[in-house]
Amino acid sequence: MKNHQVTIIDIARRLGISKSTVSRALTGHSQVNKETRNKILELAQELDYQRNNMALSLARSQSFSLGIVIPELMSSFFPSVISGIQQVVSEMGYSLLICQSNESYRTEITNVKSLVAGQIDGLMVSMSKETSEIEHLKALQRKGIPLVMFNRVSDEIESSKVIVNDHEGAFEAVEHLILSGCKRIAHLAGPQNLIISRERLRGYTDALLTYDLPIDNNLIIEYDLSPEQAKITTMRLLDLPVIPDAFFCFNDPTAIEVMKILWARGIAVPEQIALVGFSDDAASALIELTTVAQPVVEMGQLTAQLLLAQIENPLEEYQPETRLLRTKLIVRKSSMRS
Amino acid sequence: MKNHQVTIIDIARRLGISKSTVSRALTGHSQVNKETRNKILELAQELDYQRNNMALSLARSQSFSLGIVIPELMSSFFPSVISGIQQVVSEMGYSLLICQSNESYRTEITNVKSLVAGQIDGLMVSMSKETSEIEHLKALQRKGIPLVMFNRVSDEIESSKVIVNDHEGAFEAVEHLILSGCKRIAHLAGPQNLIISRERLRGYTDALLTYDLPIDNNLIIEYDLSPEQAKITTMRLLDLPVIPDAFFCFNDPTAIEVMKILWARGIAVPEQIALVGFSDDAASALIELTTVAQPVVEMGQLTAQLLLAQIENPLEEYQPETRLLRTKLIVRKSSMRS
DNA sequence: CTGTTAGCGCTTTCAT
DNA sequence: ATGAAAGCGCTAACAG
Repeated sequence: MKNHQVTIIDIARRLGISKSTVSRALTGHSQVNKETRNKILELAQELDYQRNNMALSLARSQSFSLGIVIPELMSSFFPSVISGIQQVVSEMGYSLLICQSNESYRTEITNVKSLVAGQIDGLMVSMSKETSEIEHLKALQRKGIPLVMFNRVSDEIESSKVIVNDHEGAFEAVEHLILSGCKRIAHLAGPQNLIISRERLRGYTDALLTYDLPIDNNLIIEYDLSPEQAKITTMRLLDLPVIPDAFFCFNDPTAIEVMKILWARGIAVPEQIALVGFSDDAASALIELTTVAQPVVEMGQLTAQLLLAQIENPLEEYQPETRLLRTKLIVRKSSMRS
Repeated sequence: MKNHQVTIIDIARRLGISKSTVSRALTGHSQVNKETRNKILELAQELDYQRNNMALSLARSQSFSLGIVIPELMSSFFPSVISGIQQVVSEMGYSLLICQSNESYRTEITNVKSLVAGQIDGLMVSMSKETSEIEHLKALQRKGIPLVMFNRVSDEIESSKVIVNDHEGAFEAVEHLILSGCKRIAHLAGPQNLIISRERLRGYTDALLTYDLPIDNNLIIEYDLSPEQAKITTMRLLDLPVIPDAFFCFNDPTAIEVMKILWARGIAVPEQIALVGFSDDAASALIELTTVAQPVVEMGQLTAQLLLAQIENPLEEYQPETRLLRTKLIVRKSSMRS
């Protein structure tokens, strides 16, 4: 008559059988007599039995929870990726521990540590803008914890990765600007420790090269993704002897900062300066910003799938694989020079 | 020589003492000989001992994880609240399981169930727009799981709650419009099953009454928070014989939808129609939307604190308390009529 | 097909 | 101050 949760022992006693049988019936082990199985299932239902996951975890030394470390939750990019992840993860009976690094390397390390302490079965990460050392991720792998990187990945580690074709996306964006008649296209480049930043830069330069446009290093500025730096950098570009006629920005939040400054200065977009961002954040449609859309939900799903595959498949030597998704240019007013 | 995690047994054996003592030393039970304690702590350090939380959980029947159910992650409101929650929660050694109801009552119920199955020690919830029955939350409490509601709360349940003074916030917003010269102020009201919607509506009507303005029911339309309905509702208001000269919207996403339509129709904001939202979403500053800001991070912190207080204090009869935070009107261009 | 027996790693009385 | 022992609830060989 305890008020306690009902356990398999309770239902075993009531039925005069052993708890092993109950366990087997409840977990669907085929080798159980149909009748007893039914009796067990019925009683379980009747008693509103709920299996105790902590016990399960301990017994199997599996926590059934996964971790994810992302830079931030403020733009719509990561929330969308997370939606995709949640879908597949919860379907498989896992839960998700979400940590924000707030773009800080230190915090990222702390996050990973606390997730490991929390006994996660696997981790998904998109690196902070400051991250270049990835010892903390290697340590993770040494402990045998499966890892999948996505979006912002490192090439100094062997793990599955899910990324988009940043080079192609950037190329198409810049190509579009060129075909719209832009000749002096500036690029606000992301931190060059991130592959994603380098690839987008490479897409930019390749597009210029392809169309025989000069690569002017004054027009390429790497910055740290902070709104303050975005502002300073933009000012610098606007104060150039010959002003750029287009900005291709590392991401949408950056493009939005640029847009604000152009508005403030009364510079017409796209007539005087055309503008293109990257990622198609929720706010971008609002201000008619041309951007390179990424298949965010799909990216999340894929990331989760790769991680789960690795978790449920530790026996055979797991082969890390890299999935490359395609981007899609979304042309809006900010680059429509008719 | 196992490759296994090092356990308290390992370190007990090495030191020739019992695991109980080790456990006590490691958890900081005062009654342990200083010398042995130090030896234990040192060895633990040396061996890089990490306590197994699953075992801890099982032994104490506490999972040290908390759940949160929110309508969505897309606007910046909930991410900010979550940041506040994360701070205090992780500091206390708990982890956070985040679920989105996607504004669906069914999903909300599913979320709660799966969190309960996940053995959470407590739950924080902001209801979906569809929720009016809260049997699922009462069931939670019957199971003895502490609950704190925030933002969108219900008055049909006894629990701690963290809300802002929606009435005051709405009143000030509408008062501001009135003082700016608006006379026909429309209100796009939220679903009236939510207290938050009713309070904002009440703030609106009270402001009108205070300034001797008529309350015109044609200007008050309840809608379901979907972009489609926002559009339809706005159209209806714009097709009125006498057009409104201001819109006070239930929240910022709504105001943004309205703004888009006004832009499309070539209606000048704020000259022809002034616009005010609620919550100060990230996108609002961008489009110069006047809005009522909420102390989001603080709301998160408070919510987490109340929950933890209840969890760590189950002995004495816990008294639910409601915290009322203050809003702040942020005037931007969308309502600046000279 | 089913029961028995060991754990999983830690906490917690109860003795000593 | 420390040890012995009994769980927490479930899984998983190993016998029958």
